Amino acid sequence: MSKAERTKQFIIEKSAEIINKKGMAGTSLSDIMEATKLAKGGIYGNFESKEEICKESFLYLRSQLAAKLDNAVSQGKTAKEKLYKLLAVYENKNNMTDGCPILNFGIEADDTNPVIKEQVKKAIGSAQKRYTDIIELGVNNKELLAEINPERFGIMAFTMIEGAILCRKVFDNNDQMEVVLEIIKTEFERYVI
Amino acid sequence: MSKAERTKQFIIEKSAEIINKKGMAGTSLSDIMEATKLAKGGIYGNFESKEEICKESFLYLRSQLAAKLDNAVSQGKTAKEKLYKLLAVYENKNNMTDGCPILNFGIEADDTNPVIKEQVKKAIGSAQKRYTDIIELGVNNKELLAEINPERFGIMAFTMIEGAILCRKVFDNNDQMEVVLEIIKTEFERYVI
DNA sequence: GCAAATTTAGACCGATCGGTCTAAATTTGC
DNA sequence: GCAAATTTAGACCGATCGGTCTAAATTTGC
Repeated sequence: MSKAERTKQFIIEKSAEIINKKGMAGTSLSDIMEATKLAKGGIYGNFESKEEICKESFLYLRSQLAAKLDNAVSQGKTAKEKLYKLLAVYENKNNMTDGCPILNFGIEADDTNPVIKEQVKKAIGSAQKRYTDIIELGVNNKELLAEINPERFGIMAFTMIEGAILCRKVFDNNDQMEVVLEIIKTEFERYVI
Repeated sequence: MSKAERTKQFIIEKSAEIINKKGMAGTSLSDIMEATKLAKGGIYGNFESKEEICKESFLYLRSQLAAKLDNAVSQGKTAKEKLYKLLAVYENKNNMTDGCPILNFGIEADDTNPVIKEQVKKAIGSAQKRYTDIIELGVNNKELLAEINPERFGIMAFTMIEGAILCRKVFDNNDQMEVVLEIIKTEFERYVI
C-alpha cells in the first residue's frame, strides 16, 4: 500500500466516524482536517471532493458492519445459533455506538444524494438477505417449519431493529432494543420444529 | 392573530417542509428566504436564530402528524377499528411523503442538538402511547386476551413502522411498509377473543 | 385617517464554506 | 543515497453561511 493509499484509508476512517455522527451536511472540511491533522492539500490530494469522502466513508462503515455481522453469523452452526449470534451484536451497547450507518446515511441521502441512496439500497438488501439466508438454512435443516416466510421474517427483523436503533440513540438506553430482540426471537421460536 | 404571528406561522410551515427533506444542517437561510419570498429582516424579525426555526418546524410537524393520527384513531369505535384506522395512515403513500419527522429529526439531532432530541423523545413516547392506549381499550372491552402486553405491542409497531419508513424512502415504494402493516395486524389478531 | 407601533427590505458584517494551486517536503525505486 | 515521482502544507480564492442593523413600509388602534 503506497503512502497515498494509506493516507486515503486513514482519512476515510477518521471521516467516517464524524460523518456518521454529525451527518454529511453537518460535517465540514475543517472537521475532517482537525480529525486527521492534515491540511487542505493533504486531503484534496487524495479525494476530489467532500462528496467523495462521504461516499467512501459510507462504503467503509457499511463493509465494517457487514463484516462484523457476517462474522457473528458464522459463529453459529444451526439457524438458531446463527440468528442469536447475529442479534447479540445489537444487544451489546458497545457495537454501533454512533448508530447504524444505513439509518444515518439513508435518512440524509434519500432526498439529497442519489449516489449514496443507491448504496444504501444495496446495504438494506444484503442486511435483509442475512436473515432470509438463516431462515432458509433452518428450513433446509428441518429446524424450522417450511411455512415460515423468510422474506417476511427479514423485513420484520430489519425494520424493527432500525426503529430500535433510533430509540436507542434518542433515549440513550437499550431498553427498547432488548424488547425488540426478544420479539424477534419469540417469532423465530414459533416456527422451530 | 397579528401580522407577525401570521408571518411566523407561514415561515414555520414553509421551513418545516424543507427542513424535513433536507435536514437542519442541509437547509440554509437562503433556502428559507426563497421558499417564503421574505428577506433576511422578515425572517429574523420573527425568529432569533435558524435553530429556533428548526425547533419550531419540528414542533409543527410533530403536532400535525399527531393530529392526523389521533383523528384516524378517533374514527374507530373498537380497538381493532382504531388500530386499523391508525395503520391505514401509513398505508397511504400520500401521507408523510417526506418521511416521518420523528425519524428525520431524531437521527440528525441525536448527536448534535439536545433540545430537539428531547422533543423527539416526547414524540416517540406519545406515538407509542397511542398503541398502548388502543390495546388497553381492547383488553378492557374484552376484545383482547388480557395476556397481550400493551407496551411490547407499542414498541413492536412503532419500531417496525419507523424502519419501514426508512425502506419506503430509500426504495421509493411501499412494499416493505405493506408487509410490516400486515405483520402488525396479524400479531394483533392473535390476541383477539 | 392619522400617529404610533410593528414589521420588513436589504445592505452589510465577519466567519466559514468547499475547493485550487504552488512550492516544499517526503517517499519511492534504482 | 540520490534523482524522480509522489504527497502534503498552507496561502489564497470566490461564494455562501448565519446574523445585525437602519431606514422604509405596513399595520394597528383610536
